[in-house]
Amino acid sequence: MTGGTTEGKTRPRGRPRTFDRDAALAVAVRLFWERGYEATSVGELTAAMGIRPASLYAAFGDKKSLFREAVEVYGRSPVGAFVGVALAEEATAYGAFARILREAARVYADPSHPAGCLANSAATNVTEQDAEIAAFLRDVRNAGVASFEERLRQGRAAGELPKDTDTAALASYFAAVVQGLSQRARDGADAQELARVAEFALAAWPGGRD
Amino acid sequence: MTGGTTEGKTRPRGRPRTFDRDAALAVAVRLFWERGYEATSVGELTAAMGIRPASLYAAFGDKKSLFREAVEVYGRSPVGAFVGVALAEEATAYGAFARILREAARVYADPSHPAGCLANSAATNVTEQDAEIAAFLRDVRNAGVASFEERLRQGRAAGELPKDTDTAALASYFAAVVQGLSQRARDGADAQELARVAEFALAAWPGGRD
DNA sequence: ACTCTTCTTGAGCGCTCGCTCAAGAAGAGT
DNA sequence: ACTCTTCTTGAGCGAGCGCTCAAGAAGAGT
Repeated sequence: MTGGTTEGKTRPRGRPRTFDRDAALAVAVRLFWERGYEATSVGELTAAMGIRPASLYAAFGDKKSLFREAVEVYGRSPVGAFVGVALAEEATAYGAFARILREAARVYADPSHPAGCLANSAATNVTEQDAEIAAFLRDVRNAGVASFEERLRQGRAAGELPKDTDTAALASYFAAVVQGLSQRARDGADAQELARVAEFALAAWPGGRD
Repeated sequence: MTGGTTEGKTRPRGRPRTFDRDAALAVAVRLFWERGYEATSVGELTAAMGIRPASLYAAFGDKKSLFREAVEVYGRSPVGAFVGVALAEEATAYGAFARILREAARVYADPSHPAGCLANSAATNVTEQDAEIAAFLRDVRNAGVASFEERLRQGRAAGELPKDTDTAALASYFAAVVQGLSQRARDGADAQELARVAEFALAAWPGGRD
């Protein structure tokens, strides 16, 4: 509410901003998360932020830059970061993916924010002129698949998976399940249903539960 | 190429249409499949169909009606109907879902048409004024989940699944996997990768492969 | 031949889109 | 007090959106 969080040191010269940039960005995250990039207009954004278009453009550049910042903020938030945290914190590969699926089930269906994952659903339908936005999120998703595979290869090297496990395909499988959980959440599935889906998905773990 | 396919009996009165309605509809299916509902403009549609806007509106009503017709056509095409066909034709529940996943892997990554499933990806991002279109496709998807569950309950009754199997959750699981396959295909995964994903997904079948 | 019906053509409607600009306001620096 | 810088305000730009209308064209019915 008070004071911008970007007060690194001294206040920059010129007239100070009259709105909270981070709060406005959080509003943008919400709207983009809910409807997606193109379906959220600058008019809706400025109305929800309580500012005029020129202020938005002065603070964020243009709509694409605002979206990219929104994706970054989302990725640093708990709901956007839980995958990376689980991959880093869990001792075993199975433990990591079990946690990812179970947390995805809970987080994607959490009614306190839009359903599903912003990175999965915010730029599915775009016109040609915003193809770079779609490509940006696709790269984010495919980077997630790559991080899955990296963790699975580590687990295989540690003897947690059969030596002949196709880690690339298994990573793609878990990515598909996570994206499917996001889609099901957006279609109305609740946390309980998704939690049970997660348990079915984990039953596919090669060589039985580790 | 020649002759409208809608020639039920006598030609209707008035000046005959100069373009092939079904061919134009097939073009619309392609565009909506590729980019989605709102990201495909009437201008792009008419340009690709080779007709003027007034002809499109005379033949199809409005953009929403055209989209709904396109979804119907897609649903009757092999790539849109394979799920229902597999559910009806396969003798066992496991056989049905194995076929569904394997065909989804092949069909969603088939480079001869847009990747993934139109029903999964064509109305993810819509403005408020097209909320009914998003709801329409969501209903289509959830009806698919219901048909999955119906088939699983049949299988459970036939002793193909443990008596305590949570068929609703298992149906949601397979739906999530199918939707995940669609998403992965749109992100560039090829048929070989998706086929391996399908095999991992099938390993989750309760009580082992039937 | 004439009418009736429907489609095609070309122009263009009202609206919203992302975005910008000139003028004024509010702080810091001197 | 004055300047310098930056933000806010209000108006509005050009472009594209979905869609429509009047006029003419092309067939069937009589």
